[in-house]
Amino acid sequence: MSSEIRLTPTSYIVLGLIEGGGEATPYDLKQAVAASLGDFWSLQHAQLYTEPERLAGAGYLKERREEGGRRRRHYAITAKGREALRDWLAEPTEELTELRDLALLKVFFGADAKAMAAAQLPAHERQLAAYEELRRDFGKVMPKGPGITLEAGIAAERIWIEFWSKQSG
Amino acid sequence: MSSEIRLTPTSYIVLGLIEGGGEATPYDLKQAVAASLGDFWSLQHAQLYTEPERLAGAGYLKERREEGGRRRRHYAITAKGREALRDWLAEPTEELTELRDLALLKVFFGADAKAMAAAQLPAHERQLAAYEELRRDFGKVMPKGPGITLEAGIAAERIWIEFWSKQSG
DNA sequence: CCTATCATGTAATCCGTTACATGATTAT
DNA sequence: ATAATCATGTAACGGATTACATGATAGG
Repeated sequence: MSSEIRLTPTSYIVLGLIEGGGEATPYDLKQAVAASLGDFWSLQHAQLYTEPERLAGAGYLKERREEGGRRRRHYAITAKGREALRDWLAEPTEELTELRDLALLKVFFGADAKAMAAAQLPAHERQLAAYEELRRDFGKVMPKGPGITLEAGIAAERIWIEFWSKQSG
Repeated sequence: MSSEIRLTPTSYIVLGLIEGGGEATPYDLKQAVAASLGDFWSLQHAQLYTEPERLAGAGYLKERREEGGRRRRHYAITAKGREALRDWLAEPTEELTELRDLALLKVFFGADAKAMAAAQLPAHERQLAAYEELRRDFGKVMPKGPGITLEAGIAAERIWIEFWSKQSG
């Protein structure tokens, strides 16, 4: 039983959200993702059904299924899950972000940088505005981790705006 | 025949490299990736065997197999491939980079930002140094697209260094 | 000559995406 | 009531990673 599985970033996202918020259904997770890390690390909703199942199968979560009505699945973290999450969090990583940016890739292969900038600039400006609004509205009450991440997102968006501005000039 | 396939970024990387460099073997592609876009968009070498095959099956490349010896596969781009690449390059994208950064994800869930900074800073500094060396050595002879991409990489690394420096203070 | 490394390739697995589908709830 | 939207789930497919494996070449 409890076939061993590899834990991916998706796994830790699920573990982290459940550890933080307590028992959750896939839909709860979907909401949580949308409300928190969704802009910088997106997930398909189907993953939030299959991943908890996988984790439960391997003993990192335990599943409770509603008796009547919708028979929704509720997942809670186990000791094993908590431990895995803790270990992962304690391990600093040297891994760097890769710049997997479609627009950049196109420019690399010769796409017109000015045209690309025209499409990218407004998109990045919208994203920056969204982040800044988040900070204005919730900055004070935001937990530390998400707050730091938000600052990173803002810094990154500023760079992209500066970069694409240069290309469009 | 020529079953229709979906073209992914990987597909366009292969098409782009072959269009730029002429006929190539998977190993040539591997070398080309390592020498050019490898730091900002990495690929498994196995993909450079399966992806050209996929593309050839759908008519975007044509395969020529050596008769004797190693029977290596050589791929050349077809008119269909050229057209697909051209169309893709001509289409600006609004899609934003996602910040899929493991270190940030860990911080989001509460990892110690200072410890993470200690691991990330040197890694980013190495990467920045590598980019700057590239620019110093090849900046003058680099094609436009890669040159622009390199500037983006440098700008991004600077931001990350600044960001993680703040966290370690 | 032997060994290490480079070069080349295949197979299996699995995660992630896409597509499909239906049950509840709210609004009109 | 009906339509629309929200909520919940499953199935199938495919691309990407991992692991395995062997052929050439160069260095000692």
